Amino acid sequence: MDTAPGRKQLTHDRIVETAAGVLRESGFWGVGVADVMKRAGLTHGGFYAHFASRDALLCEALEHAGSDSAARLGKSMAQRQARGASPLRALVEAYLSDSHLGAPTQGCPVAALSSEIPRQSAEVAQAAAVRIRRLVAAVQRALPEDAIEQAGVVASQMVGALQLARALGDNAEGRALLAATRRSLLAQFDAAPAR
Amino acid sequence: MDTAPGRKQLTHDRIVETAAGVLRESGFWGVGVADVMKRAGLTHGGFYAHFASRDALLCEALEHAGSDSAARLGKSMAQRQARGASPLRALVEAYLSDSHLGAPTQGCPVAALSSEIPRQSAEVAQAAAVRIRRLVAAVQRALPEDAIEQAGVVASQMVGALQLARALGDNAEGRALLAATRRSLLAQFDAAPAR
DNA sequence: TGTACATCAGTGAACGCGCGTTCACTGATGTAC
DNA sequence: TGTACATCAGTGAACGCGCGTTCACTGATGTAC
Repeated sequence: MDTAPGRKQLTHDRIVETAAGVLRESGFWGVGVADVMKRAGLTHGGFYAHFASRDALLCEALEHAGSDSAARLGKSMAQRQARGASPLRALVEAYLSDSHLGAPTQGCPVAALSSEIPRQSAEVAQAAAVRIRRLVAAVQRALPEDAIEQAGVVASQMVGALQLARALGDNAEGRALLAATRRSLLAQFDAAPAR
Repeated sequence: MDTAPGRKQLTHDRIVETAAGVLRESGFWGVGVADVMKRAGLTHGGFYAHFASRDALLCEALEHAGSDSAARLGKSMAQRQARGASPLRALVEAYLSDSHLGAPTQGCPVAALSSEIPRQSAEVAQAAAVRIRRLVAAVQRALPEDAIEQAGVVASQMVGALQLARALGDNAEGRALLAATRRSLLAQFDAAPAR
């Protein structure tokens, strides 16, 4: 037990990773069994040897997308903190960055998907709710102690701004909304508004 | 010219109204030509006598949903202002109300759809961008004069909160997020925090 | 070390179904005389 | 006022297509002796 992953597990992981990208790029309805298998270099027939159903794939893809995005965000935050930014500033500047705006495929699945969540099966909606709670927890860790009860509000502000910016297009209009949101959050919650 | 609507126009309006409800309930992918026609009491064959394509219907449905929602919001705000609420308080309490949380079909299409917008055709995405700008304009009208440049930020805060609350479910968790967001927005922008 | 065989990951054809769109048509409405 | 005809909103069958899912199979891997 607990040994190196076998060939099947490696294939499984590759399918999930592929699906996690397609999911954020194209939404829940954009994830097709045949399409994902093809992108993973397989034929669609083998799918049900790996997953009980398409919904089961969506759940695993959500988890993978969430931890992938959290890892990238953490890296980006660490770099900013190393340059002297507060945890909150690091979070706000990383999450509401122009590069996150332009790269939904590698970004936060909550921002990429949230308006579709209530329309998914209970199974998938629950997996998505877990990702939302994780995002709120990450915000909580970055907020000053006297503001941690505002984590849900700050998370929804960031998600809403990124979504509307994407809906308006990856252009000046969208980027201006992100910039204004960064300023607003830092003015509200950043202890030391440097620069 | 400019006379009472004929029979065809009435049918057209009925299809659009039906689609506007289905759109907010089930998302862009949930709007099926045959399904909408059936709900409107027609057969699907007649569809293309009314619309050039499914996308054309989506555009008209977005417009209708937007003005329908704006009218309801305006009514709800007027009632609250009549009871002494400031314009901003009226907006925040109406938009982030539990009844808006539970009734997406009659609510704001931006909140119901925003994460799906970047995946729509250019035609549909543009119609959606118009609805977003209208929402921002409505927020602008409700904000104190010294804060109108924050309208986009406030709009995305409201949209994000409503969406995450819906994604978490129409339960205590979701309602708590709405309540916290109302408090935060009023604390930030309401000149006279009454009650 | 070499052969025989069981395991099992992945293949590809097939299923029933619903989609957006087209089109020849019906039957009611309304105008012409 | 009454008949003949043109207009046109809506019908319903049909199209090609892609979906999620199933299943009999192939062929490579790895164990038994």
